[in-house]
Amino acid sequence: MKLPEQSSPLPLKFYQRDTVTVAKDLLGKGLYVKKNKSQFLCEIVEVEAYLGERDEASHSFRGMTPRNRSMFEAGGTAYVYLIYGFYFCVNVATEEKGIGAAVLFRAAAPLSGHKEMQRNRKLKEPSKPEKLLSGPGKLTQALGINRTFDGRKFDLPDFKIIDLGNVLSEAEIGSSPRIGISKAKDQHLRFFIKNSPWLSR
DNA sequence: TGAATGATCACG
DNA sequence: GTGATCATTCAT
Repeated sequence: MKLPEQSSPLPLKFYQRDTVTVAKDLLGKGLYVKKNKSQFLCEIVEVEAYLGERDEASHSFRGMTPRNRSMFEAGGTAYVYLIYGFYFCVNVATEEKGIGAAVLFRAAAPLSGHKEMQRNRKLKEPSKPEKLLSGPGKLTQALGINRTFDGRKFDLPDFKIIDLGNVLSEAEIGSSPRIGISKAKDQHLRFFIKNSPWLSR
């Protein structure tokens, strides 16, 4: 198999489609981050879709602000923000420029760089492997993703999403309301790989 | 269950 | 300027 650092990133066109479609298609894909000498690869297993200004649970609901401007960039742009003063969350903007839609990365399965991920987590006790990337804040912490990644495109040599060759059928994809969200509870916009041991919660 | 911790945004 | 809110996590 081709080394992840040599794999071509998914083209930005991939993200410039319907947000729910992109969210589901991201499951099973590889997120690759290279920082200094550290290389990380993980398989995305859980995401959430945030639909533009018609979605009352989305940061973009009230239009563009300084914080959420990356959401309105063209599909394929990273939107990173600080939550609760502690953790970062990473999204990829979807659809065309001007539409404030994005997909949040919530959980992933580590494929390489476990040791450095563990170190980045800064826990008292080492984390069980299943818990290493099992939440949006954990994922960014382990991979070293911070605000400097905001606005970056997802097709760079050291920051990209690649095809791992996984093919998921619709039956393997589960859905639920989004986590930590009080609004729009009736909409199932969280998507995940059923029975994956790597999910949040 | 609650504490930690800070940016953001709506309001005036 | 102020204050409520927040797409979370860990340890109690």
